[in-house]
Amino acid sequence: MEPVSTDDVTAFRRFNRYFTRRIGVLDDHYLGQDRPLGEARLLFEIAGSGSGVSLRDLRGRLGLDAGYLSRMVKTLQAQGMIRLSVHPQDSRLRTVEPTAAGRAEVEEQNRRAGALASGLLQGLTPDQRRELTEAMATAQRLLRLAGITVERVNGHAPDARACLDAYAADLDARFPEGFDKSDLVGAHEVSGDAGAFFVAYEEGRPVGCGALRRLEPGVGEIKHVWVHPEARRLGLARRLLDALEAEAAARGLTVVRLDTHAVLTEAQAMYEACGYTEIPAYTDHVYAAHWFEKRLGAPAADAPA
Amino acid sequence: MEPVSTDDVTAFRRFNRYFTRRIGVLDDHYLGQDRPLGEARLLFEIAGSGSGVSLRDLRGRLGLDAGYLSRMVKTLQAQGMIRLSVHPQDSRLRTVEPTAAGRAEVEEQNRRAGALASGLLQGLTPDQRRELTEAMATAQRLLRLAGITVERVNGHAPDARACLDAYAADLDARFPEGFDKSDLVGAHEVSGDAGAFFVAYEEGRPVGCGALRRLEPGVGEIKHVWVHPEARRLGLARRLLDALEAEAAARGLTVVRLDTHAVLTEAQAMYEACGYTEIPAYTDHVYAAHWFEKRLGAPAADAPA
DNA sequence: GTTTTTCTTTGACTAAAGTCAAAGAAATAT
DNA sequence: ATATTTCTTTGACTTTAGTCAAAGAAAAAC
Repeated sequence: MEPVSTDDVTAFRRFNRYFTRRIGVLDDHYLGQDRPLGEARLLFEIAGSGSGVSLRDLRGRLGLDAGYLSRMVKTLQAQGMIRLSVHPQDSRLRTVEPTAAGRAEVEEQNRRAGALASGLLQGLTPDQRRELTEAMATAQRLLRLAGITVERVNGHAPDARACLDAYAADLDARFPEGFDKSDLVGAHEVSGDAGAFFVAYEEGRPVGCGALRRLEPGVGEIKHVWVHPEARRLGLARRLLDALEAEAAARGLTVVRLDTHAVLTEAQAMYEACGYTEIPAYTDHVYAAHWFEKRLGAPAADAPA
Repeated sequence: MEPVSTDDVTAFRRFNRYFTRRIGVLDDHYLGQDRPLGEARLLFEIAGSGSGVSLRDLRGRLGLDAGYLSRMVKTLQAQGMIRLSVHPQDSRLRTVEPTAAGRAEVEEQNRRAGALASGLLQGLTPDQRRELTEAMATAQRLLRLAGITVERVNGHAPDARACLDAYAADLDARFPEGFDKSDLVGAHEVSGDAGAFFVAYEEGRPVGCGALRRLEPGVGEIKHVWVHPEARRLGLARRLLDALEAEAAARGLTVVRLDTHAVLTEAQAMYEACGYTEIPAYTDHVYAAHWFEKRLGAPAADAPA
């Protein structure tokens, strides 16, 4: 929506250039050592992904040509760094896992890279290190957030159902009384005129969702706002909420409501921070302990004057 | 001195990995386009350094083999991207400069990279963009600072004299009455028993200096603390001051003094922040308007309890 | 006024990185 | 049951990246 200022772009690019030149290159250089970079990266990826990855996965992750990968795998195997086996489910696939020697080499690489980083940080006082760590965490958080897209999908879509399953499992673990999957909205309730379903994607993987459903004329209900554990604390829930509210406004709804469970205190705080106010119960939903409402259309309080 | 915590190293490396994977790779990939990466980088470097660089400079900056560089230059020239000429002063050297076509190509690359960055930042609100820009600026500042080393050099060393020359030119421009180079300390005053001279290096280039000189028994004087304009606001002056104070303490001095000019208000603020207190004039130096002193040996006030 | 050093070019390489297509084996779709 | 698709391997390449040494020309050192 808002145009990006040239200053922001310039600052971003300047950091980009500086960082890759100063740090990125160094890391890559040390990663290699006695081994072609491609092989080193491959071994690192294999050792990094627990026990057993399929060649197909590796191909996707590293974006390699099938033939090229096959050959590199062969040389790593010949050197005793990895073990190859046929995939138990699908015998077209090969599964590859690191041997003890392979793991040891990656460990050694990590040790070296750590020493390098340590040497660099040595030049800073503990306070400055803390400042650097914080700045990097902030930058990483915002870069991740910038890369996440929120898309409207059909309620029947596999990604939508996968998110809802994860959401249900999450709640089942957090609610003292558990959570029953049958309480999820049906796919038809969030499709077409009845409602909408949004999925957040990070690098192709679904990492969050949210549903909107028509409650009564002019009033919508927001349900199942969920963020993958690994994508939390990025500000993604707000993005989902924004998307749902925009959708509601586009449908001519003037009010959105929602309910939450007593244990979800962070969620309650977020709703309040986003302009929701607590209202009396509008459902007798078993899990609901708090009910919120927000009037749409009015510009947000923090809009520029 | 202080050991680096594993947490800091881990956070650093995590950011490192994330950033190079997410951003660095992208940028490199787009930089290339229809041209080998090496050539693209070379053209970028040539176009970026105003009009006319010697091959020798390029070789140093990009760390390339002479033969390899020569060949790449030849192909770029054949494509009409650059122009080669003999260096006016030294006819062993070749000077290379971009043609209009070369400049246009680099412009186009920049436009593309800018569009990429812009597209990425689009996913953030203006507030978040500002936050990201600030975090990156902080990270870059600290990374630069971490890479700068402060080394003791002989007062006669070329780097020392180069810094003092730049310092004198700097003061000459800032003092209303100008500054005369003959007021610099002599090399012998900051060598051996008489004193010490420190130079700060960033990637091999001197970017700051500071001198210590014996004033009277037990008392030292700090002089000529200077930081290159492009290395300011990093906290480097404090690092230099620390080094000078440590050297003074190691020599058994208990007090260090210094004087400053009336116009150098930031310097005065820094000295105060570093534990210096204003004292009566101890010299009748023409440029001096404020005199400071610090007692050494006592732990700093901000030391952990 | 030599000798030595510096700088570039050229030839002759090597290793790494990557591409493309054919082919065989296994799973899926029809 | 047959056709189609998916996945890996292999052979046969090409391009990039990079190294090393020899040689010629000019500058700097002695």
